[in-house]
Amino acid sequence: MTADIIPILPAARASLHEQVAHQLRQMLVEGRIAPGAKLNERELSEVLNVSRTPLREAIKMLAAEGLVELLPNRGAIAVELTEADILNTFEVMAGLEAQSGELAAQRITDAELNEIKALHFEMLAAYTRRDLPSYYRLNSAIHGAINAAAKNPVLTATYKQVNARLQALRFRSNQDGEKWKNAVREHELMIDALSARDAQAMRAVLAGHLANKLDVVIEQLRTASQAHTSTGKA
Amino acid sequence: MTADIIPILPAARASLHEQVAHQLRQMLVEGRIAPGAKLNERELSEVLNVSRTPLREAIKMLAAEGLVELLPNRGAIAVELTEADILNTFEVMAGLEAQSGELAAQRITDAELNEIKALHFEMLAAYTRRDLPSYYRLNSAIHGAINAAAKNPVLTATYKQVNARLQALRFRSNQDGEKWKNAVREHELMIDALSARDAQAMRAVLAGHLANKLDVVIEQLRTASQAHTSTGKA
DNA sequence: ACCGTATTTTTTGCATACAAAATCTATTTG
DNA sequence: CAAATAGATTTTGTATGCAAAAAATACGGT
Repeated sequence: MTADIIPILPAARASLHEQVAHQLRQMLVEGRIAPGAKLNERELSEVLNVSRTPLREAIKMLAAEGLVELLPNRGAIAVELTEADILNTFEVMAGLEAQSGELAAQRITDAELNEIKALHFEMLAAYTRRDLPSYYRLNSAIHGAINAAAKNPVLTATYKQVNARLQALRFRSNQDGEKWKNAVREHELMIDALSARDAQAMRAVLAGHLANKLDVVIEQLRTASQAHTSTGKA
Repeated sequence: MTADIIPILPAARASLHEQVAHQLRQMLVEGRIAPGAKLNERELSEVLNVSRTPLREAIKMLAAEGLVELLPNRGAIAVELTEADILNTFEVMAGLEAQSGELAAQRITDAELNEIKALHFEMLAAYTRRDLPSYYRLNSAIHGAINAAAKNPVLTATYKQVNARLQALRFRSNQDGEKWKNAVREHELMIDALSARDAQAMRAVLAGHLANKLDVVIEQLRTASQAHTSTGKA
């Protein structure tokens, strides 16, 4: 009985560089390290209570993931996306989401579809209450579930990696009422397309969905930069 | 005149970990490090004439790129793709290529199109001579040019990263005569679609192209494993 | 007072040193 | 002789130390 042999935790807790990478990712995504900010090794190693060695290994990983940029002999900085970068990244995301949806429509099980429907209703509840945090969480869960239903781990991994770069600029703040309503409507179309196992419809809906998401982000970005210039803060 | 100020080379030659990462990538892609093989740090650091520190940093980057797998407390091994992995990876590649082609059809300039046509003729020459190395090189150049014409650096980077994992199993050996002929025919369809700026046609052609490429690889893989079992080598 | 240059300080990059984990080997025991 | 175990050896993981490059500061000249 292997169960008896395995003591309590074969857990093999993650090595330091893994932990550090995880923490840094969190800090970058949450904006605790601002875009463009320098990652000072001494400083970070003190904050995270590790030596510079595993810290540097973690930074190299984040660089390969596209979350930080390596400047030769000058360390690393948190990536700062230009508007063009954002546009290009969303374009790729749209392609990945569209494919994900297309495959999900072909491969989703009834149980998976059912769970997505349940999540959808929960999301409607959050929308009705204008509970933005819950809405975001459920929205993310739904997209994750669609991805899982596509049953392609490589696609999921690629999706996650590209998406991570956008997380940083996901202002948790207000999205426009009309756009929000529209997003909810698109989610309903998604459920329909999935239920009908209509791969082409799924592709179309998701591609459009991402395009609208881009609109929201670009709009926010422009008003944000407007605010900066008008207050003379930047 | 900045040209006078810049001495000779602002070259800033790559740091050691970058160089090492490059060399390791090469070794992995060329099969000099076999899939599944362990990356012994002492050994590699001696071969590459660097200490373990930059070597380990390079390995962490390759892990983030998906070229090696990190085993906690047991180092790293070259990724070994199962047949399912290959299938999933090709599926993603097909999506990326299809999108790349779709965008290229919308954005390609006459000059870029012309260069691709030229490369295509060179490729036809290589095909006619059954010069496989040249064929591969030109084929790769054409796909790279299409990618460039799509004018989305994020897409290009994502494409490259996913493609890198497949390079290792690109047996330089013979592809079946009929399949090869078919691939050439598909390339002609690509040129037509690009010339007509027909984005949907490009998407369809490239998706199909990749599907056939997958066929070739899977076939080779199966005959290869057949050879192994028959000779009792594995 | 301002610009350019020299000097100090900081920071990055790499190598080495040490600790812990895993692997290998040899020995012992059933 | 096989299996298990204890010890030795190798290998990975982390910390520290040192050199080179970059940044900051101070100085001098115009």
